[in-house]
Amino acid sequence: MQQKMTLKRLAAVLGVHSSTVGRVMDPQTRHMVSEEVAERILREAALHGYRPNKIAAALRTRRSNIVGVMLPDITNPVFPPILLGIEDALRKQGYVAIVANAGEDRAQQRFVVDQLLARQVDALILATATRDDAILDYCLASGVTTVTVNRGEDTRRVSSVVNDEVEGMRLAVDHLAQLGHRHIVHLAGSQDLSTGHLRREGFMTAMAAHGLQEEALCIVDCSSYSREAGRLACETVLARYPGATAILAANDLLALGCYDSLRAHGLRCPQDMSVVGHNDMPFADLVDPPLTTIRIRHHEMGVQAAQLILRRLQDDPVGEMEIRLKPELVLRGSSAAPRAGAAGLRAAAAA
Amino acid sequence: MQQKMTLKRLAAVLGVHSSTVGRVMDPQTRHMVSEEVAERILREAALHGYRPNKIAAALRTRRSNIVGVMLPDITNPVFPPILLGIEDALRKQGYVAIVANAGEDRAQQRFVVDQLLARQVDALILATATRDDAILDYCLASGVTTVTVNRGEDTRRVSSVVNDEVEGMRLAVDHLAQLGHRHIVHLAGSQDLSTGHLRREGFMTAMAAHGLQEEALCIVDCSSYSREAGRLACETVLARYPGATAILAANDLLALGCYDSLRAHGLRCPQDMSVVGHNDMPFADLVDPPLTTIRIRHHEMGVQAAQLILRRLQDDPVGEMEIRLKPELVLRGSSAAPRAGAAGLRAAAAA
DNA sequence: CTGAAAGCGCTTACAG
DNA sequence: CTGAAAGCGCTTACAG
Repeated sequence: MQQKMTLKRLAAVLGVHSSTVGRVMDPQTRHMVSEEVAERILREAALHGYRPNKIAAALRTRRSNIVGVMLPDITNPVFPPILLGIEDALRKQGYVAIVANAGEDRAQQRFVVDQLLARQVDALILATATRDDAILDYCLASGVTTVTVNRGEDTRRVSSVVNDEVEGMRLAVDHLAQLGHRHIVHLAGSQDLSTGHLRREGFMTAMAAHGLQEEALCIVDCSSYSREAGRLACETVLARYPGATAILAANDLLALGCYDSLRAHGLRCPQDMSVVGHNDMPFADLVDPPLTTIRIRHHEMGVQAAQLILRRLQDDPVGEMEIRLKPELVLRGSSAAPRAGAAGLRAAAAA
Repeated sequence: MQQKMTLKRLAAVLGVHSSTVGRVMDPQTRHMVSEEVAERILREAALHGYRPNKIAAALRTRRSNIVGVMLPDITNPVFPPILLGIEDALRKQGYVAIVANAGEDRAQQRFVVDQLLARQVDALILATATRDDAILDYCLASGVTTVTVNRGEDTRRVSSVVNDEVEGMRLAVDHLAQLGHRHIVHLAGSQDLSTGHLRREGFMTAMAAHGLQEEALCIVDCSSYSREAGRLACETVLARYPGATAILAANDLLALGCYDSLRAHGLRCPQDMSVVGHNDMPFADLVDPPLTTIRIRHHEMGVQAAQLILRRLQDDPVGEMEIRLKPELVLRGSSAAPRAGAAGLRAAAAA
């Protein structure tokens, strides 16, 4: 490997000034240089495999063209498509993403944000937001453009791109009610997250719309969006609500946990209990039975979040906004009409 | 937001020289400054929320502390845990990753590598390698430290961290042979990829070890690691190898495609056909039937790849090497002893 | 122990 | 159309 090629060295080789070379390297300013000279420079640059140093440019222009993305956990299957959407949109404008998995721990998240800011990211996309998020305050105080994705926060201080959670729950409740279910239990996610909170609200609203609110609303709170939490919650459902014929989980993993619990009790899905999930994560169609769920447009969420950021960075005066994408019901095998007396039989067995 | 704090401005506020402040900000050089002064500087820095500009430092030191990671597709479930492993290891040393999904297209990959190099990444981790990879030549020519992960390449010009594919196939064939299967068909992945190639080789070796190589080896090539390719390949198996009692797929998605095909033919797994996958991707235990497969330690692969890179960057003279992690057989419900005459019945039905 | 200065590789306002 | 120069915010060899 010979000496690293730079603007200055390239200029020396060609006998022109480095600023002339610089103008040619940027398509925006190329027209300032005579075609003849530009061509000569371009040819020589290609010959040496010259690649402008974007770090130097970033220092000079104070624009890194890097967007920081903070995720709780990339192995959660909702995030890869969001990330892909973000990247697709960023790349079109010459930006790249630095991705950081920060978990749900606040101290760790703060450390990660500090790292990203020290690296001079032009903007931040947070997939970690809670309804009342101290980290967000920290980001805002630092002055970076920030957008949340997947989850929103209550005070609406920043723009967010989210799923319409209330609509998703309406679709699910409508579906179950249409099948004839009257006694539906909701497995609720963390109430600190907009997703958990709004899905719970959406459940209550939709149940009321069907006149199913009279009986005390049946809701079991889950400690996390995990299969194990779903299994435990389903145990609670079976013990506490013997009349239940359907479970509407706030998340697919919770729904899959219900499968585990039902199987352990020798109960069949959907004959003995309908189960509906939320997210339509990959392979939700391959589990047994294939999971009826609410499809969320994660890729599009990423694209929208990145576009919001890019417009802001290009001084397009976009105000704060919440972009709410419409979800879709995906009918599969885990939901069916309640069997006459299914719940009753279960209750008898439990007694 | 007040004016951005810099070393120089901080120094001016304190009435010291900026180089003194600089020395204090770096724990490595802090000892060069008197404790009293250092403390005063640290206090003032904290007061202003001063955060050293790493882009400026990177330009000066010619070390960005950024590692570029090129993936074919983050939504393929093998990559998130690899990425998590990479990030975990990098973070411990103050590095971050720029992740780029480049697909399998060579031109696109080259574009992505150019982007990463222009951003002065200190090293590159490629999860996109093919057995004969032109992009790798390109990376080497540029002089960046490069390591491949998950996939290796034939010439061994760079270090790689991979799964022991031959061993994985041995485990799978041993398992099926022990169950009594004699007629096992392998669904092979792309022979341009080390994974596809070595699993095929491993299959042949393991079959020979069981004395099952006499009959022409039964292998169906698949165009990609996808569920649809698996479905098509299974159709071929059913048509071409009526005596087959087990399918050993080079990848879990291929195995799940077999499920689709078997179901369409009214065949049961494992009673009519055993199916074994490869990867143990998330939720492989939740499909119907739960998939017997080979577990690959993806997270560890990421950690090892990053550590190799970090040692190189710290001028530890690590030579080129191939790190091969041992896989593990995960027994689940998709494999069982062949039913006496199962294949024969199928053959009769097909006739 | 502290300061003064050079320079990493660009961009860009200012001259001519 | 081209050049000369300043400066982005650090690090570090050199003085004292």
